[in-house]
Amino acid sequence: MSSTRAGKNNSQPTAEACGDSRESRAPGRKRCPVTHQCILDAARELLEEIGFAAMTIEGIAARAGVGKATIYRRWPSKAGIVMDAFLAANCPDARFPDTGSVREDIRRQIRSLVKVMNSPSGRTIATLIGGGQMDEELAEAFRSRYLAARREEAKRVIRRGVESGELRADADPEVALDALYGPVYYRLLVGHGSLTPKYADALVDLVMDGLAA
Amino acid sequence: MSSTRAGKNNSQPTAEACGDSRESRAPGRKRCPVTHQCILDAARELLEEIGFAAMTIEGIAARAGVGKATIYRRWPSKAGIVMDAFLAANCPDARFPDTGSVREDIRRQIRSLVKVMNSPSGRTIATLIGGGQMDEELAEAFRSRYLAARREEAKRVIRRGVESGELRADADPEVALDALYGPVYYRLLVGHGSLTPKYADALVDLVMDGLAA
Amino acid sequence: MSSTRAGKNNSQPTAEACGDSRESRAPGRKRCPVTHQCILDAARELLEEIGFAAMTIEGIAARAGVGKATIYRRWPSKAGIVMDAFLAANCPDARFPDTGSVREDIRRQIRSLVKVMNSPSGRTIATLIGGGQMDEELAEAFRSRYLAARREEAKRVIRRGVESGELRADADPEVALDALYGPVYYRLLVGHGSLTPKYADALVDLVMDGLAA
Amino acid sequence: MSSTRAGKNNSQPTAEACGDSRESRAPGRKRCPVTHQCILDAARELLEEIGFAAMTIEGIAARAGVGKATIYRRWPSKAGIVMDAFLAANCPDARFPDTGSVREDIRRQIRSLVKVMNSPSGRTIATLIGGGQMDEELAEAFRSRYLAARREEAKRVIRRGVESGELRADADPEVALDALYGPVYYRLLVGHGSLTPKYADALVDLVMDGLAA
DNA sequence: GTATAAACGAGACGGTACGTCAGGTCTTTCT
DNA sequence: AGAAAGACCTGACGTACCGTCTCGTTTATAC
Repeated sequence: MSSTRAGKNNSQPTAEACGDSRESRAPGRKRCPVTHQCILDAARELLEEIGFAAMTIEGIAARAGVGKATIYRRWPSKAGIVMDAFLAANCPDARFPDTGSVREDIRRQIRSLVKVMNSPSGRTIATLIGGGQMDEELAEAFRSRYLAARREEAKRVIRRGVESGELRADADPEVALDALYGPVYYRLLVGHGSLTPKYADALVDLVMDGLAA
Repeated sequence: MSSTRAGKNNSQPTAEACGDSRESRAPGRKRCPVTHQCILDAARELLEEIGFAAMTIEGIAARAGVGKATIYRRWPSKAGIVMDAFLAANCPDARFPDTGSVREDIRRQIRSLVKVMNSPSGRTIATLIGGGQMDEELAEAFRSRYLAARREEAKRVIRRGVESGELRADADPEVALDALYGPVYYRLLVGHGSLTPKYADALVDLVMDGLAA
Repeated sequence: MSSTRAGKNNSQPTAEACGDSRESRAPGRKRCPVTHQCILDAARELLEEIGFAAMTIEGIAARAGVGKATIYRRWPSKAGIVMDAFLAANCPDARFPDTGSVREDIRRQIRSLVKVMNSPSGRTIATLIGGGQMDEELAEAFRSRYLAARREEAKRVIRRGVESGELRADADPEVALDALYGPVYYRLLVGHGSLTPKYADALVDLVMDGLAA
Repeated sequence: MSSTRAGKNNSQPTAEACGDSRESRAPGRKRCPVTHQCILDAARELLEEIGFAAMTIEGIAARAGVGKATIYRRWPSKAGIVMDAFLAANCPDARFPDTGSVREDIRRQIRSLVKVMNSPSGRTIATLIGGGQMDEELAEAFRSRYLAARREEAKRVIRRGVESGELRADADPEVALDALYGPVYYRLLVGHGSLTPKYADALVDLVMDGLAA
């Protein structure tokens, strides 16, 4: 439990710069960034340990050593906290390789995705999508704050393949992406089969054959 | 609200045959099948109206006009009730056409699936898979009681295509199925794009091109 | 802490008669009288220990080993519980002596009242009247369930004195009672002077002189 | 609502005299007397509107347009504020008449007291005494800052009656005062009867008969 | 028939968590 | 240094459900 705090919050952030434009600024105590991080840490830990549904605000507050009201002041819903916690821990990622062969780039990307899906992060993603079924706010946050950038990056790769003539000219990138990613998420969420590198390869071969010029 | 009951349960099950082997049989009142149906109806309605997570056993009991204990006596968990309710309403389905062309059979099937996914049943399926992320029991029930038969049927079609030479001999039916169904479930669950007949066609064309001999 | 309970409530009240008229009876489990008593005991203890204002429903529930909802199901307010608790512990009381002399009867009664007011019961009464300033429900309960019977009894004594000629014929019993009891409650509540037997005697002498024929 | 302030406290005390001797003086901003009055006004209004128990420091601060800390800096407890607020509004009072007849002086005084008790001030007094049951500080403040002077004045009248021979020589002023005031406070606090001029007269007659020489 | 036994609607029960509110303290910025 | 604003931890509020447990009644065999 890395984020347990002693009790009293004597953090005193020691004058973090806050390069503020010289326009008054509202009075009042600032929100403590240490507290913020403690809450996110607690949320992430609980998400991995017991899952989205079993988490409680009370539990997050207790583990973070924080009052419930402090959480409610900062986030409107459990989904919000969890999304922030997930993103804070999973941002640095998504870089596509560029080997010259689009098929090879994508194979490596899907293999890497499969590996992530088998890690705790994968369970978290599944939990977030699951939670999104009853919480449109969470679903939207997941799409716009996690998925969008990754899809954009992947679409660029598909377009690169089309331009280089490696992929057929009439390929629809949206459909192509779904054909590649959809099956991985499908197995992640439904659990009817395992996510192995072999599966990644077979999937990529099948879809890329369909996409090839 | 079709299942609302007057209050008192005056069902008197009218001697349902139950062709049982003539070996003693325990005494005591039998479980009323009308009650059973009322609970399933109430559960299905609530599932569509407010979703799996927001449902409560208490709410189901109230709407069904039934005591909570009656529900706990019959099902061990919310997941169980909901799965039974879903299956009772969605069994008659899954028949594949047989047009002579496997690609055409599959196109029709995926189009039909897309249509289902856009109906309330689609939301229910999404809700069930979503609930399955925090309830392995529900996930397992969904796989074995809903999905398995459908995948088996679809696999038969793929194999038929392989045998007829329409599809390449080394095609892995499991991967093929995921490539076809995965993207549809992906869009259903993540909601980043709409499920249209056009999408179904583009998807089937892409995957079947990859599968073609 | 006399009322602490082991945990599970296995009381089973053993079929108390309930000589009920034969008119249906509401369904459902009956409210456990043991639980009832535990709550009252806890409330009375807390009232004496920390006072009405500092008491919390949560605290009562915890000490009684009872869920909060159980309390809210039975009483609408803290005042109600406390009043019931007070009455359950303080009912057997109020008997006036009958020495032949009304003045002597009253002296003994006021002396006895003064003694009560110096005991924990006195503090409880003060707390109840104090609480009644912000809770009309509590005030009304105190008047009708505690005070009324005592005043009625005392009024009877005054009337007896009038009839016997010991007291003047035009004495208003209500005013007489207030003149006797008011000062005692005044000191109890305001605390500007002590409540001693000597004070009781002086008070009774003064008022009875005013009342004498 | 006379004391509501726009929000920002732009009072700028306009050089209140503060005839201070020019001897050093502590540094820093002076406590704004306007702020002080705003808080007392807010407290008094709330006391009359919702009573002592329902009042909150937060509510007083909000209505006064003042920070909570400003209140905590000046008063140690809710009781303190309320007492100050009450006294600020109710000081000018207590003058006894002098008609030559002590009985008549007292009758007028009790009649006047009864009238006050029927006004909002009466409810406030009841509230203060009620609050004093759980807050000895408040009780003590009420006795020393409100009651003491009034009792002193009344005692003087009693003594005057003794000296003039109108009252019996062995009358104990403390008991006499309680016999006169006690019943009024009793009805005020318990509410079992109304406080009318007629009641005042009957009470004074009864007690003064007991006190008469 | 008459036990015996289970199912049933109702609802009490000890709990846990909800989201809100106020308490009293502390920090920040402005005056 | 005082004041307004507001973050912060604490803890109680009253409500909603949880899953279990009586209640008294209604059906069913089994003796």
